[in-house]
Amino acid sequence: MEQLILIDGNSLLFKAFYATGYMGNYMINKDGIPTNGIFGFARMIDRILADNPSNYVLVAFDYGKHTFRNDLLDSYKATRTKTPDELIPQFAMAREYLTAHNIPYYELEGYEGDDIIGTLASFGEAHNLEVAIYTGDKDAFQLVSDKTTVYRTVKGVTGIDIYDKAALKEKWDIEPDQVRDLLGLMGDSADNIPGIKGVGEKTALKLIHQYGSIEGINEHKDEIKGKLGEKVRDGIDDALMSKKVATILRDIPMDVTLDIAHYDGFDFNTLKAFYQKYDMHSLLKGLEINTEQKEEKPLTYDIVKTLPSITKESAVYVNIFDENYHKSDILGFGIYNDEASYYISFEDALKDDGFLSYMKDEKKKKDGFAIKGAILACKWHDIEVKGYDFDLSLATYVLTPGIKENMKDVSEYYDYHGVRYEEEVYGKGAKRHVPELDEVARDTLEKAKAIYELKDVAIKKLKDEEQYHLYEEIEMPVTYILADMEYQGAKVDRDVLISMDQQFDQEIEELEQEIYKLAGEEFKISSPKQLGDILFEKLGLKSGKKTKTGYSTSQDILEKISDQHPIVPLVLEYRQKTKLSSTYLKGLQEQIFDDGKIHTIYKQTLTQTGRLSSVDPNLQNIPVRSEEGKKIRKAFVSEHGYLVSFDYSQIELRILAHLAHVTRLIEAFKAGKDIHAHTAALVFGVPDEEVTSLQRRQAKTINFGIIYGMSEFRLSRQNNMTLDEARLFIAKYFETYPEIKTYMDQVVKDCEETGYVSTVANRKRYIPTIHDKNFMVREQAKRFAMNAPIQGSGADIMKLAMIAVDQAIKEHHFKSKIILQIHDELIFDVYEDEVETFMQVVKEAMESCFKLDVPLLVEGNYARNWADLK
DNA sequence: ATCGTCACG
DNA sequence: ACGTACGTGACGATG
Repeated sequence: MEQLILIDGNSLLFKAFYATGYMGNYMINKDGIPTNGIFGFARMIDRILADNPSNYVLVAFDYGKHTFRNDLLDSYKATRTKTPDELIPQFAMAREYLTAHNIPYYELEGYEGDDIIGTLASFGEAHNLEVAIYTGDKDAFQLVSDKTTVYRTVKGVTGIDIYDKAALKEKWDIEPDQVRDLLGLMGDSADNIPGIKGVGEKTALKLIHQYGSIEGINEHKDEIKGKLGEKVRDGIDDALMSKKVATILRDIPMDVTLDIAHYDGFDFNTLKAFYQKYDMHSLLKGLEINTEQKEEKPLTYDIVKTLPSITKESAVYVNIFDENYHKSDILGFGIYNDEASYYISFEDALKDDGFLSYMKDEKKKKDGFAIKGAILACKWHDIEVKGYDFDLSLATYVLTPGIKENMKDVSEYYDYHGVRYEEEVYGKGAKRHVPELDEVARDTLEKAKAIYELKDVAIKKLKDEEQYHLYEEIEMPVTYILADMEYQGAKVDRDVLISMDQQFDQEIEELEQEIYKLAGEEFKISSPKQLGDILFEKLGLKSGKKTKTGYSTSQDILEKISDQHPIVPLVLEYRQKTKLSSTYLKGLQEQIFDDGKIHTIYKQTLTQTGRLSSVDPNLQNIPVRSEEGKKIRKAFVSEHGYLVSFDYSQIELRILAHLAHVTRLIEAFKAGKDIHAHTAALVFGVPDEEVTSLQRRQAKTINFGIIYGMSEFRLSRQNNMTLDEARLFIAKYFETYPEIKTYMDQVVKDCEETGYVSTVANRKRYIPTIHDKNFMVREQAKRFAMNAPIQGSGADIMKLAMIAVDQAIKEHHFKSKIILQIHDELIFDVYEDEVETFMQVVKEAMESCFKLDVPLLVEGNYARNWADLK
């Protein structure tokens, strides 16, 4: 269906003005003309048109001070503060902008923009158009219908709320027509419409739900009891009149034809001249980038055996076949810029000196996607790569960490459609295969082209969002450091794993037999279903049944019933041993490369918070908590002397203290106190040295819980308290650290307004479900909002630490290397003769890489293997 | 492919 | 009145 876009010019301009000109900081162009309102206005309209290509667009303005509404209500808009002097000239500029953009606008003496929009919306609906109304006022909600949607700007010019019939139903449970009744009852202080005194949104909705309309209320006004009845009877005439004032006219005297809204695009140079005249450089740049992108060229490419000379910065896409780039074949390479487009197969590339020297030439700048994998895949095949200075995958992850890692979804984020999903080209699962040469070449060049086309858009967006620093100064350097760590690898003593494994297999076998004996039959112990049947049916143990599919047999359930039957502790032991055996003893052995090392892959664009994750294998979850599991760490040994570890002490609590300005926490950290014991002392009102170990444990639980947004329920369970005790405990905790409550409330509020939360390095996490209608989903969103700035800032600081340490290692010419990162801990392989200075230098680098209001404390150790660290 | 479970920070 | 802590990855069982 064709779309008719109707925009409330006055409303948008006012919003834009106040959103960008707060506290008197007006943007001024070189002639001293304030341009902040028009800037936001233009940005918004550019955005609307970019998102909704349509041939029918019209901007409506108010005209004249006097309308029929003033006749109905003398005081209409009487309390409005005078339009600021800085805004007045911008009304004319708005019209000038629209003219330069070829966008039609309309105004009519004696009517407001709303009435023009109402009239055109009716016309559009009658002509079977889909109507989209953009405004900042809620009056327009009355125009919503099956064909008409209202897009309301919120939070200045960046956010938009969508209102259709379902949204009105959900928000207020009313029909569009009843919006007038709602406004009539509530009144509107901005327009000085009285409504009924003492009736706000909640009461108004109650009345509407009961009587349908103001007229309906009028008929039944004598039935309404109590104080509300009095208010209604006093105010009903005002309400009836207010409703008329709030009613948007839908048939004002204007010659309506589709022609008056006809829009068929803008002339590049005219619009450019306008932006230049008013010094709107960022809009100009956006215009240039967008127009360039629209003239998308069809993809052509040459399949070559030797690479011709490349003179310009180019996108270089390395087509890696397997997920694991440490072991993968490379199919070929795509090199693309606006005058070159080549595919060269891996076999040809290896023989081509021109290609090889191009790849290792640092001065030949290259743009890529997931360059860590590209560089390492090449390195394993003895192809040296230098000169990558842009990574579309990393850039997009910084902009929106929720993005999937594949290139199709990334390019769709920028509305670029020239890339296909991996499985469309190569198939998935068992059907995965290498298609014919031309198909591989096409896929490779599609991707190279996308990188090339999207680079500038991504960089501009990063700058607009003030995230360029995070991308360029943090994520990019880290990607190179990770590449080194992965290639370096972690040395493993296979014999340790083998001998442990043999012992475990024997113990598991014995446990199995004992369990069968106690159960009276053989069954698959590792099947939760079969185990559940045995424990809870056959043996009749008491269950806290949980899962959808049957009984829960999870650890915490089994621990609760472990004294009910001797089989239960055996099952727990069996679980632990089989877990250690299958995941670590056997699993890790399969991952050892011929060089005797494990080369993990750090995913840098996966988590929602900015942390890394480690796969193939995961070296961030090697056992440590149980003594038995910890022995696995004996297999991780130093290659050149010692393993050294440094970990941040209490980094997340320190970050919380900093972000929330928690005076007493900050003091405690500065004084180097045991933070959990000190918290217990404050909460329980005893001197530090009299805190019992139970009190300390309870304080520790809440200190951690607070970081996750823990509930009273969870705390009571965790600490074996009643719910009331937990409530009291939390209340005392917030009394002790009052700033934490203020901070958490503020974070949630900010998230509700902006849709995201951010970290110390301006990493953002978007949480759209903060407005979800489902209570549970919304509560979860709040916990995300409270946790993400803390966990994410921790991730930021660790990345800065890695950069600082890397720098220090280079400056001191250490031969030692970073091997592993485990969220708040770094592990190094250190040469024997370097250990002493290394320990000092790294500690200093990690503690000084970021300044918080509390000190960062780093604890270091060294040993011959990982188990003996700490 | 999905679930339940359990390893880590 | 709804359910109950944040972020991950890997394994075996099962459909």
